[in-house]
Amino acid sequence: MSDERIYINKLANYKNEEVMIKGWVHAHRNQGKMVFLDFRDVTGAVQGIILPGSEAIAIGQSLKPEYVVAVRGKINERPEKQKKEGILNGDIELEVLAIEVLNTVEVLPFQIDDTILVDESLRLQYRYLDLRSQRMQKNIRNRSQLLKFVRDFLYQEGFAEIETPLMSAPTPEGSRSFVVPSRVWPGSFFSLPQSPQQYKQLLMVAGFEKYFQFAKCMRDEDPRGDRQPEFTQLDLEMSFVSEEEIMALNEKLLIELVQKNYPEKKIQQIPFPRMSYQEAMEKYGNDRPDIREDKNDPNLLAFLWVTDFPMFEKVDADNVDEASEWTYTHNPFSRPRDEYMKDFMDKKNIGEILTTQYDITLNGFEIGGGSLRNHKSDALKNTFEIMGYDESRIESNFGHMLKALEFGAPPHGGIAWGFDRLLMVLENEANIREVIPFAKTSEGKDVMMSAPCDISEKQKQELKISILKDEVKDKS
RNA sequence: GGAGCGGUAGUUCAGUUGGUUAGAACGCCUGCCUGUCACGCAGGAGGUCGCGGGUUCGAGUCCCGUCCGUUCCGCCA
Repeated sequence: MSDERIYINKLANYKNEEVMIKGWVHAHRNQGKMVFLDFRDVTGAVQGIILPGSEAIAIGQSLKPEYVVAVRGKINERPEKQKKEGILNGDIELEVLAIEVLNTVEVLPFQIDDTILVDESLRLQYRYLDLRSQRMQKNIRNRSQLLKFVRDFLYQEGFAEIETPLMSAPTPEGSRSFVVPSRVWPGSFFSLPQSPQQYKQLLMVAGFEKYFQFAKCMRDEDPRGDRQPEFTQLDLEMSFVSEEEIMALNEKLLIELVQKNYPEKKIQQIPFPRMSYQEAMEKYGNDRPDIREDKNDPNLLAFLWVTDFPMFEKVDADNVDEASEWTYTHNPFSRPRDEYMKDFMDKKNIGEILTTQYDITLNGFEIGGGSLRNHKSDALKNTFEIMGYDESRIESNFGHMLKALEFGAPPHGGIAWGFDRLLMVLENEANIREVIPFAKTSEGKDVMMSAPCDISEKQKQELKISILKDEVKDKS
């Protein structure tokens, strides 16, 4: 026989032959004179049997779950009474001839079966074990499959996948950003992106016309069950398009994604229904209504477009820092709907102006949102003026964008999906951490790597950073 | 920043009105077991009751503080 390793899901092709498998001990049933061992690799599991009198009996008895082994054995048909229908290798078993232990196991911090029941900080601390569980394997593999599906679809549609920087300048708008101190420029900081918004618009100015990216985004806000400080967006942007064209493309992608990858699921309504922001707020009290007809059906998916958002809203009275009574509702780069463009430019009836913003919701979760953008410099500048920014603030914060729009920027628009959140709903998980390989806790910590953490004095000196000791949390 | 819930064996949990030596299941260790498949059976080891302080003759249990986890609000182009 050869020493070539055979994957467990291919063993049925080797009946009455000797093979070598490699993987983990999944279960161990010691009968005394004979031993049953379930072996598992990335492709599946198979039952091994060590027959009475076998030379492998002693080592077989000493194995424990999660030992890593290389096993030589012969593939036999199972005795008729022992055959199991409908499961991989249910009709065969591996007659173990020799076992090499490649690694052993200490007492595990938890058993690798229903890890959903285990305390979550333990699961996150030993994520590499948690990920061995069947449920997490399924979630992360399906995640991988969806990444590929979306990529294939968008490449087919003529999109270019383009990466944008993680180290950039802070956007003074929107969510709080994580910052990275610069060593070369002490006292200066990079900012991690809350979204690639500006870069993707600049790619439209650059003439790429159809861009997408699976973009890591970071927001320094308190996490929630459906929110992590670091997450993945499917970010896309297109030039020379209407709202309808962007929505149609995304709708097609979502429908195919569900039908090809989750055939057991049913989409409640195709084409996806639409609802105005006003109707959503009046009927459901929020802007991401759950319109499922049967909320107990785990396979029912109710997509809904929410549109007709107001472009501006009044600033909270207690937010004394604001220069104006108005702020944008979603995105300062959004373009108003055509029929409001005149009022917008005239700064009239500001509260009445509706934007081109469209959100896609699923079963009560906002899984994406986008808009057409103001592609003319004076229009974008007008947004900041309505928000009460003075000339120098506009210039210093957004001068580069206003400038870019002066050099032949095409009309453009796009959307970004909360990829993790979409996956959470598709996998029927109650929590976004269940679909993120290495998630952070609800206090935003990585308990496996112990991050964030202190850095060395040398590093602080290089960065010219000193810590205000009184402000540091006592972690004793 | 605020509110709720939780923290007891490796894990998941129980623990009565504050009262003797803190229990169960799974896991772990030892032994037995020739068709098991969540194998079974018998025995055993394993505890800073998150941490600190207080009340009390006596605290897992009551009080204060703190740390950690989680959910929600605030926050989240």
